[in-house]
Amino acid sequence: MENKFGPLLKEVRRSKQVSQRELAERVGVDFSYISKIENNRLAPPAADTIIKICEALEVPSEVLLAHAGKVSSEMKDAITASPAAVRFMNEIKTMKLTDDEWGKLSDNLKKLR
Amino acid sequence: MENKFGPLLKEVRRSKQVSQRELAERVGVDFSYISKIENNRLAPPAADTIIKICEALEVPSEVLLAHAGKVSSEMKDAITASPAAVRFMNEIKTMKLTDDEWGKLSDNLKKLR
DNA sequence: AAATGAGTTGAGTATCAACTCAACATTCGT
DNA sequence: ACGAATGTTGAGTTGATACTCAACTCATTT
Repeated sequence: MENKFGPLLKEVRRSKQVSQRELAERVGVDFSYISKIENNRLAPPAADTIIKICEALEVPSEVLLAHAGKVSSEMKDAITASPAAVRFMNEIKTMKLTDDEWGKLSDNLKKLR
Repeated sequence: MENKFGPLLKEVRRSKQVSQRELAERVGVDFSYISKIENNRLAPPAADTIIKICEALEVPSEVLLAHAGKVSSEMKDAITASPAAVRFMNEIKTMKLTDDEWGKLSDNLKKLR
C-alpha cells in the first residue's frame, strides 16, 4: 500500500486521457508537481488535493486516499466528534479488520437507522 | 468542542494536584508550553503528546483527544488501511452518529469476532 | 527541421505545527 | 513581608508539508 500512489495516479489519469498539464490546471497546482507525484519523487499531496484530483478525473477518492494514507479534515472531524467516537476508533485500531469485516460493519451501520 | 481544550486540561491537571512544571517534566516538554496550551494561546499539542499527557495524569485520553480534534498516526493508519476502510469512514462521516449509535457500533464490533 | 505538446528535474519557497528559552508576574506558605 | 514555587508572555527555532518556477528533454505533428 506504500509506494504505489504515484503509478496508480498515472494509470488513472492516462485511462481518462488527461494530460498532466490539464489535470494540474483543473486542480489548481503546477503541472510539474503532478509529474513528481506520479513518479514518487514527492510524497502524495494533501488529502484535500487528492480529493480534488479525483473529482477532476471523475473517479471515487477512496482508493487514492487509502494508498496515500491520508485522512481528510472532514473525516478527522467525524472521528473526533465525541469521546465515544474516539473510543470506537481506538477499538478498531487494535482489531486490524479485514475487508470483509469492514463490509459487515458497513451493513451494521445501515441497519442502525 | 472547539475552544475548551486548554481549560479542560487545566482542570484535570489541577484535580490531580500536579504543577505545570511537574507535568511538563513527565511528558518531556517545556513547562511554558503547558501554560500556553492551557490558556489557549497555542493550539493543542500533537496527538502523541496528548496521549502522553493523559498517561502522566492517569486519565483516559478520549476526552482530550476529542476536544483537540486530533487523530493519532496509528488511528490514521487504521482508517486508511484499505479502500474498504476509507469507504466505511466516509459513510460514517455523512451520518453524524450520536453517542448512543457509536456505542451500538462498538457492540457490533465485538460481535464480529 | 521546426514548432508544439507532454513529461521530467533541480532548486527554491511559503506556511505551518510543535515546540524551546529566557524573562517576567503572580500566588502562597511561613 | 519575603522567598520559593508556580504560572504567563514574547520572541525565536526546527522540521516537515506542500507546494512553485524555470530550465530542460523527449516524442509527435506539420
